Amino acid sequence: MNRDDLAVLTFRLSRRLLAIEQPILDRHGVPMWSYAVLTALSEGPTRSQASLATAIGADKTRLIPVLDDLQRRGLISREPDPTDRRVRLLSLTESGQRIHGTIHTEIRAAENALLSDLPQADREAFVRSLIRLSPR
Amino acid sequence: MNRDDLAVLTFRLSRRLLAIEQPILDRHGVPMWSYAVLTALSEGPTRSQASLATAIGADKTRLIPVLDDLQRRGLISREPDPTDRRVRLLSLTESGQRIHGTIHTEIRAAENALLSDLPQADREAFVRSLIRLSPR
DNA sequence: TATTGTTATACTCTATAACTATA
DNA sequence: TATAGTTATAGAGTATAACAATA
Repeated sequence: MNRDDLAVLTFRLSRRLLAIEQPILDRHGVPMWSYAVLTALSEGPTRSQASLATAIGADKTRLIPVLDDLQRRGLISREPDPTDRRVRLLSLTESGQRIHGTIHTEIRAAENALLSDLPQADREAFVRSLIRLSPR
Repeated sequence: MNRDDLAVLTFRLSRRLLAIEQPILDRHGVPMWSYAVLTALSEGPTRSQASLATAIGADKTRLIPVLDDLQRRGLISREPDPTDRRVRLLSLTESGQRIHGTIHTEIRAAENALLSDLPQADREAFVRSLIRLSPR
């Protein structure tokens, strides 16, 4: 079969998904990296900003303004660890949990709409394979 | 099932594929955008640089240095259209065809190695779905 | 006047290195 | 002295706007 390279196809889909999500994020005033942080913290609190940075594949320096903004808006809690005051303990506030849940639900709905183009068997195989091919 | 967003998974795979291809491209001294141009032209000559740019999802201005380099290395032909001298006719030289073929073969081999992690049925469904979900 | 290609410039994103505070 | 976080700066990549040639 004469198809494009996998990298091209994947890159194209990646851009398409981003374009689908952007309006949702815009509507909630949450930039993509902020959403990535909310998602990471929704799985549990994090000790140290550096570990959060590597967890979401970002640089620790470019996380700072993101965390500043989330904190200013009351979406995360960010306090020095009493046992080692160099470290910041990060977690979602109630408000942060709520906004993450809302956005996440909307994004999933949009993604499912996209996937509904596929026959069910392919859809399942696609998601399963994607998970397998994209380890952290 | 509790999985990451599709956008995250796709982005992760995209980066992984890029990391796999980079050493191959480096070995041949061909940057990614140059390879994109070679690939586009391997499907046939192009009339006008602007149409080539949109075809590969690039900006026409950032194509210029790419084309300059490919031309200097004798991999593409780039001549004014005699019927409209504003337009440049672009095509691969023999040398350009050869290097594209070599790189393309190596990249496909690397991609197939990656896909071989998957059971055959999933592999086929994955590629089929990816093509369907990433229209130009 | 409109269009193709080119150049120059500005802007965004990201990474590097230096600095502060805690240990 | 070493580490977490922060700030300042520089670099790459990209897009915007002005320009030259041709129609």
